[in-house]
Formats: sequence, C-alpha cells, structure tokens
Amino acid sequence: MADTIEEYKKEVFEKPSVTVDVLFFTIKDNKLQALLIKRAAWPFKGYWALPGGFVRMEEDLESAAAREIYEECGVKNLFLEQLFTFGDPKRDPRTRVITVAYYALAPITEIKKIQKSEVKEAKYFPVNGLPKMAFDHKRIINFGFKRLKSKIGYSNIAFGLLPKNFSLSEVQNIYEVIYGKKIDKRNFRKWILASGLLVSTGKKKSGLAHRPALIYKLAKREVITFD
Amino acid sequence: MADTIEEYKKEVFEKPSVTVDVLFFTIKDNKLQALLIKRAAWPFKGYWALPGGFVRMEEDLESAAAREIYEECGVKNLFLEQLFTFGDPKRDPRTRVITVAYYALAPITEIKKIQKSEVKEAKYFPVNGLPKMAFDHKRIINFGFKRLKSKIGYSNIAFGLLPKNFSLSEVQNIYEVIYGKKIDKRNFRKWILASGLLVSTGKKKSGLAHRPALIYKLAKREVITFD
DNA sequence: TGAATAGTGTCTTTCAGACAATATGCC
DNA sequence: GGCATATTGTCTGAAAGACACTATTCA
Repeated sequence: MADTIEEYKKEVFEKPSVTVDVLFFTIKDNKLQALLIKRAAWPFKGYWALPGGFVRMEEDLESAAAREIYEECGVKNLFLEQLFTFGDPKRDPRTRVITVAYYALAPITEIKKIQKSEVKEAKYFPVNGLPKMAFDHKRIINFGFKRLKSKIGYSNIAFGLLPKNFSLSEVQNIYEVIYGKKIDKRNFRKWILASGLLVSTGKKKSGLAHRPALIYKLAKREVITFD
Repeated sequence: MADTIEEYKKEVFEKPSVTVDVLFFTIKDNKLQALLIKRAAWPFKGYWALPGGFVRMEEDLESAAAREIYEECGVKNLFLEQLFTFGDPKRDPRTRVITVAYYALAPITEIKKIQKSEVKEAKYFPVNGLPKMAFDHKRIINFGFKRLKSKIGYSNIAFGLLPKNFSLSEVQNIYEVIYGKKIDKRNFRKWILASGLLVSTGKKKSGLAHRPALIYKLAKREVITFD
C-alpha cells in the first residue's frame, strides 16, 4: 500500500512487469520431464524457457497460469499450484520483471499434441538433462522439482501424473521415477493403501501376457495432505 | 515473456502494482501475536492491515520485506521467508495490486519500541483475536499461521521467536503457544535434543526462586529442515 | 520447609524397512 | 509349461506417546 504521496506518485510512473511462468511436469519415456519453449528473440534467443506470459489486468494469477498451459498443450483441469515468486531485479535484462512461478502436473495421455506455431518450438526435457536455459528458469525448475519430490511424500499430488484409473504398479512407478530409486513393492503398497487415498474399482486390466492388475482410483480428487 | 507484439504493447501501458506485505509474528503476553497497522485513509480507513508497501524498481522482494519490517519496528536479521503471492484482481478496490506476502519472526525483546508517527498507529494482535482487517489480510494471516504451525514441526524456525540463549522450557512454551496445547515435558525434551539443533552453553539461569535451568543455544543459525 | 520450576526413564504402540514365495493370465 | 507381472506377511528396529517422581534454588 502506498504510505506516502511520494511513494504513490513514483509508483504510478514506474511499475515492475508481472508474469507467470509454468513448470509443467509429465512422465514421458519413464522419466520426469518438463515442457520448455525455445526462445525466438532477444534476450536468450535460442535458449529454452518455461512457458509463461504477462498477467492480464483482470485475470487471477492461477487463471493466468492455467491459460498459459491450456494455450501450450490443451490441458484443462490439471493439478496446478503456486510455487514461488522470483523477483531479482536483474533476472530479466530488459526491465524489471517479477514472475510468479506455478507448477503443474498431468499425465502424458491427456496432453494434446503440442501445436507447432511458426514462432514457437516446444519440447519436453528430462529434469535431469536440461538444455541451456533462459533467465533464472533453471533455478525455478530445480526449486519445483524439489517441491514435487517432497510433496508426493505427504499428499496425493503424485496422482496428477496418472490417468483416473491406474494399477498400484503404475503408482509405484511414478514414485520411483521422481525419487530416482527403486522402492520395495510390499512396503510401498502397505503405505499407499494405508493412506486411504485410494479405492479399488473392482476392475482388472487384462489383455496382457501376465496376471492382470486390480485397478484403483482416487477416493477424493482434491489435493489432500497428510502426516 | 511477451509472446506477441500485441501483448507487449498492452503490457507497456498497463501493469499491475506490486507490493510486499509482511506478517510479523512475535510472542507477547504468552500469545502468538501479529503486528498490524491501522489504516488512515481510504480504502478500509480505520481497518487494520499488515505492514507493507510498494516494491521499488531496483529492490529485491525479500529486501523490500526486510525494509518494511525495519522501518516499522527496527528489527534486522530476523527470520524472514516468502509465504505466498496473492493476486486476486479485486483484492484492492483502487487498482490491480499483486502482493507478495512474507512472514517474519522475532523475539519481543529484540523489537524496538514501535515508532508512533503521526500517520500510523501500530499494534500487536493475537492471531486468535484479530480486529476488522483490510483487504485480504485476514486470509494472509491465516495462511501464514498455518504455515508456521506446520513448519515448526520439521525445522528450526521456532527459534526465530527466541533470543540467542534460552532454556528448554522456553522452547517448549513456544511450541505450546503455537500449537495451542500442552506437550509432555519429557517427550518434548527427548525430541528437541535428538534433533541436534541445540547445544548447551553450560550456563544456568539463576536468581529465580526455583531450580535454575540450563541454557542452550542453536547449533547453527541458518534455517534447517529435517525429517 | 514450602513454593516453584528443572530435570529425568520405562513401557507400549506405531510405523518404516528388510526380505521371498505364490498367483494369474497369456502365449 | 514358460514368461511376465500381480499379490501377499513377518520380523526387526526406531521413533512417538503415555506416564510420575526427584532435584535445586530462593524466600
């Protein structure tokens, strides 16, 4: 809030720009990958950046983030959560830009094919094999990856990376990919079933050359944290 | 980032304002209290608000938050962490204002007397007895209180509310005040000592009409999370 | 010696982690 | 029957939680 006339006047003439950037995760080729856009212009021309854009004057921050992802890969109703706001005065060489970073999760099966426009090149990169990145976006990805890794341990957000119906092995695989290590199957099943997040659908996934798996779904779709 | 000429042009002419607001907690009268400022002008004249102000063009967000607290109560080197960014287009009736909220902790003993300027009235309020609040500041306080309550359980941030030297009973009291319930003394001491956060100074706090307490201090001053 | 707070140990329960054999479906 | 994945239980160690008495200082 402007506390003095001087501050208020200054503020009227000079404001930072505000953007949202979205760190969109999905599991692809059994790796955790993030969607990146190749920059076509200065600054950081040819470098890769998170999808993002200016916040419109009548638009909520989360709506802006949702819009960016929808424009980029046609996904609606995905898991979306605010990550952190990055505001280093030097983070954008053009002018003062404060960015509110979000992270989002969706299963690869829900993603429409990336629309190749003339200006944009978009691609998924494994979080452990990122290309040259623009601005402070590598830092944002590291920050978001850390948050994801931690939060799947005490919430149901990992299911944002899965379709509505899934087998326990598929769930375990998500955790193994994100943690980057194998988990004991019996202990994992004990833990995930004890959380009460899941209910069995009673159905089985048959047609494969092995014992069919029971199919589960989330008991409640909203984000739940526990512990 | 501006992806089209149209967006860029629009952006040049119309930007949201960006403020920081600081939720400053301290323990006073054995209650968790937050510093609030009485608003002297429209909008919400006479309502109470978090200390805050515009982010200056060459200033980092965290520096802006630190500056606000320093101006308000003369505390430097306090615990300060970003909380959340609130950006509802309607949250400020004057214009679009996006606020990056921080929360801060300091022991009451470190706080210089609140400077009564002509324009400002400042006061501490218990988080469970807040007055009529301006903007969405009640929501910010609830959000921050929740974060604090949760984070003292897996980090050393509670010590931000204590002076450098303290007894275990004083630590326990902080936790009891924030959790709003009594904790078993033996279990608490086992837990806090096992965390490895504390080292004994070997000194005792004497002069009181009861057995003197051993004085401890933090092993490391930086923020540490565990579990 | 009475008032006030500091300091201390055991038992039980719960949860995390190590660990391997059987079941089912398809070819 | 062979292959591939699904499903299942026990034991052990660590940590959390319930619970009550003794120690020290000062007035």
